[in-house]
Amino acid sequence: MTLSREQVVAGAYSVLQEQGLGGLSMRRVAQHLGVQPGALYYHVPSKQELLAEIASRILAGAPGPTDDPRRAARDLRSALLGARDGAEVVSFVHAFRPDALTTLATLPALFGGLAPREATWAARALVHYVLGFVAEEQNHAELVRLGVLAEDTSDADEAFEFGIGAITTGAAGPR
Amino acid sequence: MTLSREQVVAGAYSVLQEQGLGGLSMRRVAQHLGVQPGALYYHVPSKQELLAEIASRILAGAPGPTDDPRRAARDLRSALLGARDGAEVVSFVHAFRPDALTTLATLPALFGGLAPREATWAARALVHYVLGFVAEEQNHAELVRLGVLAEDTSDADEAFEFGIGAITTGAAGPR
DNA sequence: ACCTGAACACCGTTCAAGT
DNA sequence: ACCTGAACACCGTTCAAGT
Repeated sequence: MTLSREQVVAGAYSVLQEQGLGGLSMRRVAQHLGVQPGALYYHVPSKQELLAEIASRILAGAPGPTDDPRRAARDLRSALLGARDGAEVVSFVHAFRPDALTTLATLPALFGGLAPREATWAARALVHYVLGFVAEEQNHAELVRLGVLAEDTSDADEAFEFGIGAITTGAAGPR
Repeated sequence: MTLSREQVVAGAYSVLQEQGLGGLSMRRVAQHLGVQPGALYYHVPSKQELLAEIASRILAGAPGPTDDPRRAARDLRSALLGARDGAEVVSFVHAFRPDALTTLATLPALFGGLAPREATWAARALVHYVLGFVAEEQNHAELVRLGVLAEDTSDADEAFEFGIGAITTGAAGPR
């Protein structure tokens, strides 16, 4: 029953759920797996690579098959909300290794009415918005959980919808 | 010539320019000032607080006086580009202490044609876009600087303009 | 009041040595 | 091949003791 890469990733994922991104250290993953920290490096080259693996799992299957950018944005949001600090993890990986997030590369194709470079700009705007929105959303939820912020019945869904509506129609229409 | 809060912030700012956010540690700031790490805590309560101070300096005077959301977005971008890793620093502070960035709180007023809550949604979309866009822009520049990415003559200005155009007109018009 | 010295409780990563 | 033990070079923060 020797360790595998799968188990390391799974262990890291569950530490993420329990402790959040701030509590996700290689040493804690090792502890969670009952192994010494050095052992992880036999299966994974670095913490960054491990996070990239986790990020692509968070986004696995999102967006689903669709040709509607709004639906794609909603899929992305649900996927991010599915993991603790999901948006923060994906943003981090998106920053230093954008190519690891293959699922995001498909977005420009959804802006069929636009010239190619405009379609990539529209997709980037949408991704920045979704990542920023959900990061703020999850961060806020965390602060509420810690009691440092009051529970506010924010219209998160409505606010999110407003933003993707603005970006998608604004990108398509005249500016 | 005893140390002051100003000097600590200034020291941190210049470490930021020289080393980037990843190299900005309390110990390095202390070293830069020729002092022991513990001395900093007499003038600043924590690293987070220090970063908040830096972030508000990065945004100082941005956006300038204007009633055009597009112009405000451009001002924000220039201000962020004015400091190494500026977008990353401001994003970080925006996440855990949004109230420290008073300048961003004025943005909803620029969407005069909208109902109040829609104006705040529009402002949030714009901020997420600007922060995400510039963070990617600066990160990319950094990777080029390190030689890990090829120098690409990207139409950054044009791409940025496309995004703010989409968001502002999309927010104003029918969705 | 302000700073030093030294510690506490952590990090990511490497690598000889064991099995 | 896979893991341990132990180290290296770091962190942020605290706090007695000095001046």
